[in-house]
Amino acid sequence: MSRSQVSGRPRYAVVAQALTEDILSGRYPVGATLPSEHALCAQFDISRHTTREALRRLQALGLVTRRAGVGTQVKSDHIVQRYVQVGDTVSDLYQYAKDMVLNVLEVSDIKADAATAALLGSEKGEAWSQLRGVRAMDGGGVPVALMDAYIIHAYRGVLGDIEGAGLPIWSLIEARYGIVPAEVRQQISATTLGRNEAERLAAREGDPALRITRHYLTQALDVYEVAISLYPAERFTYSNTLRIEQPVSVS
Amino acid sequence: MSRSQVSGRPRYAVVAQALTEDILSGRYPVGATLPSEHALCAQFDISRHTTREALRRLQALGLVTRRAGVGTQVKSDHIVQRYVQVGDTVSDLYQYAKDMVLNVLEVSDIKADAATAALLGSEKGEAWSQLRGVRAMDGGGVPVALMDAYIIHAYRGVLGDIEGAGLPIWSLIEARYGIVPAEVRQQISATTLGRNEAERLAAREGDPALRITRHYLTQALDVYEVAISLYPAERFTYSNTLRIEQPVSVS
DNA sequence: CGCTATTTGTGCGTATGTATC
DNA sequence: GGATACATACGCACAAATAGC
Repeated sequence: MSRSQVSGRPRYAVVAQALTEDILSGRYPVGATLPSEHALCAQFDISRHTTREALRRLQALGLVTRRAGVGTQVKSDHIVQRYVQVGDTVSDLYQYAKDMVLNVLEVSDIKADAATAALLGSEKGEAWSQLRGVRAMDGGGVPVALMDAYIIHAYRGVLGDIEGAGLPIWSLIEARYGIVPAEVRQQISATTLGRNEAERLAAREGDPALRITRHYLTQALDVYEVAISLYPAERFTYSNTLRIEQPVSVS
Repeated sequence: MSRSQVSGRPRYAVVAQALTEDILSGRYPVGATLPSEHALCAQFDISRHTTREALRRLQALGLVTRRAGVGTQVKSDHIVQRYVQVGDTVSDLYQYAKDMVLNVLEVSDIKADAATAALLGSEKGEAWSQLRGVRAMDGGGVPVALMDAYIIHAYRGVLGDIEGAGLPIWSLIEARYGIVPAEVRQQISATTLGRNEAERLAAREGDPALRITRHYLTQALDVYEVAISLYPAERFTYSNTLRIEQPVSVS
């Protein structure tokens, strides 16, 4: 390192910073290919090792993707300040469901009509299985939530695993088919209980309730499970925590 | 690589996998120090480069930390499947608030009594400023939310910036004091509107509503702002998306 | 289709700097 | 100061993936 260490900072950091600025400023727009490692070595007069360390930083920042035979391409022109959800992650949902038991009330096979397809975010006419059930604390007693779940036909095999299982449906699908959700979309809204719902939840008609709809998507962003849960207000609060993810520094 | 490529997998991957299993199985418990790079080179008969690449993977998985002069220490004995919140991050809240205007109804300085301190997650007797307001779409018209905000005394200077600002309070604090939330805790529950609330929201008493409480915390995990918003059900749905963060594979 | 050129990936050797005990 | 461990940096060679002819 005695060779030409001028500034106090590592050379790969200097290079990473320079490239980052070039990307943020638009000199290398999204979609563009950065100079090859070889070219960068020449440009900055550094070894391939150092070049790669610099590019590794850009990769960690989510600015570029790298592929053998293709090159280093700009993926994003801004550094996302990433908030990582640390509470209520999917694994926490798992914890939560462990103390609950799902009692199945009704199962049926359906073909999605227009309204259902819109709800599920799928194609009209697709085959799904529908399940209605009640979640309650393990010991029994007061029901906590009413649940409406839709499972795409290919995974209907889990239906038999559900009754009494203290596990969320997506994890049953994972266990049986090895499918892990790549993305989970969640909508939360307030509503009031209708007569039927109140009855099944041992609550009063008109009571406020939280409706949580979750869409589980595959890597290809196809919806394969939808779960709609209805929680009487006093029995459930949704909470989560966002923590800023310290970005990998280029400097 | 012709030198001794037996399996189809990279050697660093084999080593990373082996070390990962040793950590997960408890052979290297949390807090323990892994063998030095030199020792691992000898143990697996690989070069220092390859060793470092393997350790880099463990680092990326959050399993170990590395420090010069100390060594490689086990930080965690389980791989967290990290879900990154891609929608409704703090920057999205910013977008959302841009189209809204906050009309201040009332401002007062308070000292937290026991109940308030519990709500705010702070010490009893601490000095806060309280603000009540209504959020409405820019053009005016129907109010969207009733808001109750608490700002710690040190940042009360932003109170003057709030009226009519199309910005969330935390961003006003950032602009004036340079404080960025390191963590945001959020609770969502369902409720019904009381008479006063309904009146100020131009809604009907007893209508369902979403109550969102957000605690904004500093790096030191001190609460410096709390915002409680009340949204009539039909005017607002909370939605977010969790995306799995592709973990760096060791295999 | 195979061939070639390009680009990144994997792997080794070596030397020196810096942090820690 | 000395010993140890990781960090930074140079060099080289070959493998694998990709694109284009």
